Amino acid sequence: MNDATRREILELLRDRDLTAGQIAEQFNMSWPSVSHHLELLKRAGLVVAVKEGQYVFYSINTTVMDEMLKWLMQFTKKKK
Amino acid sequence: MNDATRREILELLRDRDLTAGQIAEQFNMSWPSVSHHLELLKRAGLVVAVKEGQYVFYSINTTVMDEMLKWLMQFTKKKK
DNA sequence: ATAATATTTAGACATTTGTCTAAATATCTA
DNA sequence: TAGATATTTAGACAAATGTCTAAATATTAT
Repeated sequence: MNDATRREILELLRDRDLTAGQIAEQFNMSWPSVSHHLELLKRAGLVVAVKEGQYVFYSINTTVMDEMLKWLMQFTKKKK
Repeated sequence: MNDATRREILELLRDRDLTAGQIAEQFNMSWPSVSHHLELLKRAGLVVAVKEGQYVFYSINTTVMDEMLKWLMQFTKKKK
């Protein structure tokens, strides 16, 4: 999530689930590179991949996002 | 912020500002390593360093934290 | 069974992290 | 000015990222 490409992927998935191809074509980058970013997001638990026929649909796992949000809130709550 | 050490540093700084040394002694790690993490946090705009005499005080920059929080909220708001 | 489509894996290579020890720099104190 | 204290810089090295091209795998359609 340090990475701009990965953040953008998450933004794309915010509205609707997408196939690997639909995601990849948004970027000016080779498909294997995008696939690699998807792999990292998957490993981090931020997205889920589901194979449907020859397509692979990706969607956001909000659970992990919510945890990050909760962690971050520690810092704003305590406005000091 | 991927890194556990850096997250822990931020948690330490949540309550009070600390010197580099006070931070470093919390970790089972060489001081230069901690210094390196502080450098990365500084570069990311997450902390601010202020030199006072021979000490360097570190504090959190909540601005960047707030931006991250705002970004993350995009995802929970739209509960789908 | 073969060809076409969708996606990932493999292998390469440069950059960034994460860690260390040793040395340098800056400040305070005697 | 010398010595002590606080912190960073330098240089090394392994692991993780970020990117590519070429090849492999899986699924669908002919």
